Amino acid sequence: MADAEKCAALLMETMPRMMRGLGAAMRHARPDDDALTLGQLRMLGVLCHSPRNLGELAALHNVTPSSMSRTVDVLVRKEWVARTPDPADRRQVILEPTEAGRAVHDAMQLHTQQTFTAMLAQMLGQLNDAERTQLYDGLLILQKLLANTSTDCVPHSQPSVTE
Amino acid sequence: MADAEKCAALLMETMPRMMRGLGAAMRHARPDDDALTLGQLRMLGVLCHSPRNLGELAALHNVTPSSMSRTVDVLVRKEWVARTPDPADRRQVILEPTEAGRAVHDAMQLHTQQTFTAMLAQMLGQLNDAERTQLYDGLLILQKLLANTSTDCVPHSQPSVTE
DNA sequence: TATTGTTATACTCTATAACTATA
DNA sequence: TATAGTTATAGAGTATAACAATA
Repeated sequence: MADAEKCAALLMETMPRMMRGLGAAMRHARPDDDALTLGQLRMLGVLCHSPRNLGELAALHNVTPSSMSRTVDVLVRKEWVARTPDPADRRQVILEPTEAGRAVHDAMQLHTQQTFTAMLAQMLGQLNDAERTQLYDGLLILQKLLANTSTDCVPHSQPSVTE
Repeated sequence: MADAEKCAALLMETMPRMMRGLGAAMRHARPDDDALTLGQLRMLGVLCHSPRNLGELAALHNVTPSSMSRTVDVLVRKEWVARTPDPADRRQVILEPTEAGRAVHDAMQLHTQQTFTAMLAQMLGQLNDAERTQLYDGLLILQKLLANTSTDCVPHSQPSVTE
């Protein structure tokens, strides 16, 4: 029987492996010029959706401001995100994508979706109809769960790409 | 009705969201004394179940042998895992938990399981038995899929993770 | 004094490439 | 030559603690 404990263990095993596979597929199919980690792409996506200050971004990602400052550093160094002091409260820093940042985000997002879709199609093609339906039905439950739970910290309109 | 396209779309929606929740939970579930990370605990658990050589362990975790060698280093340095050459093929190294390793694993397993399942229980507790079984069965398919395709979708020479 | 963010330091986990030892 | 594994090097991402600037 599938008790909560077994279910949790299976979630912990399958999800990280699936994401590692996706990360690998994306990484090796993209041009080096636009080298972006999945995490960086996600941060860029959040900021493209709406500019934020650092504290908000850290809270969204559920990490310390210190960690987020470091992560943002990379994007700023690549000139994809601009740090500007908030005129209303100069302790705060407004984080906003540059034009180049938006262009990279849009291009990479399309590329990533195509890569993911291709990989998933290859994998799912190995399943027969019954297996695919079984997987689908299980994912429907997961989808329902996620809808009721606040594990997601990215607006739903943002295509999700993550760590 | 669950064709591959629908299934892929559902995977792409649910997995990254799930991973964000799991990632945050795992980061904050780290014990205070920092004696053992969850990743290390998982490796120790795999080896307690059955000794492996490094290549098997790396393939199981879907990372490069190089990365796994580094990860195992930490456990060996703490004397929780022993590296011994395989008598049958001395290029290979058999990884096996020490007595201390087994003791630490058992003790930590309880603590971590309690902490982590408490977090997942909040989610999974919203499901009834039928739904939980449905999710579990779907994840079984995913697990099987990952076992069959890990070397196909990610070339062994080039797995990568960016988390 | 409290808040916001950065920097210093250190750790885990990852990758690629070069290397050693064995088959 | 080919395979199994390690080491060298690098980078992302994380944390705590000390710090500066602003409110």
